[in-house]
Amino acid sequence: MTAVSATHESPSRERIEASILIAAEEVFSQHGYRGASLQVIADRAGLPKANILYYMGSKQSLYVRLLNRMMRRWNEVLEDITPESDPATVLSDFIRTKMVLGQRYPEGSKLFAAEILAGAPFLSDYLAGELREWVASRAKIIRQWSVQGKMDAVDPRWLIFLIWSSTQHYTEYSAQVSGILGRDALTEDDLESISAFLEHVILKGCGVTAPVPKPSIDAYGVEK
Amino acid sequence: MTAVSATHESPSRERIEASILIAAEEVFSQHGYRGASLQVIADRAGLPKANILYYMGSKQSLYVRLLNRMMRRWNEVLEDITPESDPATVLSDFIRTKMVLGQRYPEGSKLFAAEILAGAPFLSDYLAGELREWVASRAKIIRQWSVQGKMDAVDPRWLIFLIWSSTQHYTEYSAQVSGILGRDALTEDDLESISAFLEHVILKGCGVTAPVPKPSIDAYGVEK
DNA sequence: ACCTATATTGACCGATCGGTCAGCACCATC
DNA sequence: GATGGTGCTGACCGATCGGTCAATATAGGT
Repeated sequence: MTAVSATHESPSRERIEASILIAAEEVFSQHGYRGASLQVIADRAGLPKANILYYMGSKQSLYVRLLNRMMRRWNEVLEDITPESDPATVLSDFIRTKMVLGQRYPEGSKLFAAEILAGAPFLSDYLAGELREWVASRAKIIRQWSVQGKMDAVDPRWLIFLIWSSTQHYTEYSAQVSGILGRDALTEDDLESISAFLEHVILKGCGVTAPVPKPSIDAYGVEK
Repeated sequence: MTAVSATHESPSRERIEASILIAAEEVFSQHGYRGASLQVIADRAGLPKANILYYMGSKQSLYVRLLNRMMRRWNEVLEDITPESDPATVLSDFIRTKMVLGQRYPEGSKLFAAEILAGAPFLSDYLAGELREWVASRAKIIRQWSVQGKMDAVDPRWLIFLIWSSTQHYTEYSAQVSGILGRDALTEDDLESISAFLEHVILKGCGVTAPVPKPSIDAYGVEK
């Protein structure tokens, strides 16, 4: 290490930690917390097992770190909306942003799904706190849109869940989707086709009428 | 055992096997194949661990048996449709049947989800064979509906995935849903509200116009 | 009462689990 | 070249993993 100070992080350390996080995300997302083993993670990262614990402390702290990183990524794209916003634009952005997020962080999305499947032992506070507040605030605005006649009087909570589930499906069930389509992975054209489909059905299904300026999609960067 | 024959199954044996399957479905669905342990399953079933292996042979054969049982349940409700069928009725039935299935077999649905998350190691043949054929045949009919002007020209595969994902969400992400709603479980009213919402959005979103006779929903029995 | 077949399970197996730790390698400083 | 601090890891720990097996319990047929 350089002589500067104790708190300084050498570039080598950051690189090693990053490779551990990548390997761990793959293994945890496939097999869940209990099903993942440090030995497999270590092998995939090309490091001895003791090295994983040296950098991450414990299996649990490694797992929690991955969860927090994924929630941070999620929060980065939560743009603000107001009752004055155009529902078509907001919902369309929401759908496409979610699709892109799933494609950009497939392992992180699956990690999240496995955590929920296990009963969310590490995320129950987050779900009942931060995330519930987020849903409540958006639901309030969507409800106002309905009152203003900008869209049908649908339950905003079910609408939010619909957008979540229908977009997440293509990353978390990728094994099912590609098995049925007979392809190893979704193409860029598939993603655009799916996004357009969801946009069409959900907006039309909710009676959203306002014109929406066509956004462009980019699998490697969130549009806007 | 009775004197009848070697293939005869005593009622006691059936009862024990059923209790093992119930316990195993709970554990496998929460923690996946690798994360589940026979000891935990045995404890939950109130039996010694060796007894589980006596009845089920191995961890893998127990797991495969659960998967097959779930796929059989799924196949039971796959009704036939034709190009002459009414899209509104068929889609509405499809949505509500899927919702009821998820509520009736929540552990089985989660088991399936965990298997897919793990990359479908035991189900890849089923996905690329039987299920792919099922999707292809339905897609063909839906496409004909579009040609006949009964609905919008949407990609049938994305429509099928939409119905799957949006209905499954409420069983597989029950921990997230109940965490956000601040409730332990969904009520009967919630389920009817969600079904009606999905019916409204998906049918309207696909431009399905024909009148649909209102079906009744019953969480403990599939309607029809 | 005896025999046979099945039901049941405690004890045990080698392998693997998450985690600890002593000790070696390395390197800047004096 | 001796020193001290960090990076690193092979070897090991008790616990638990899936699975085997011998021993015992049970029940029906004769």
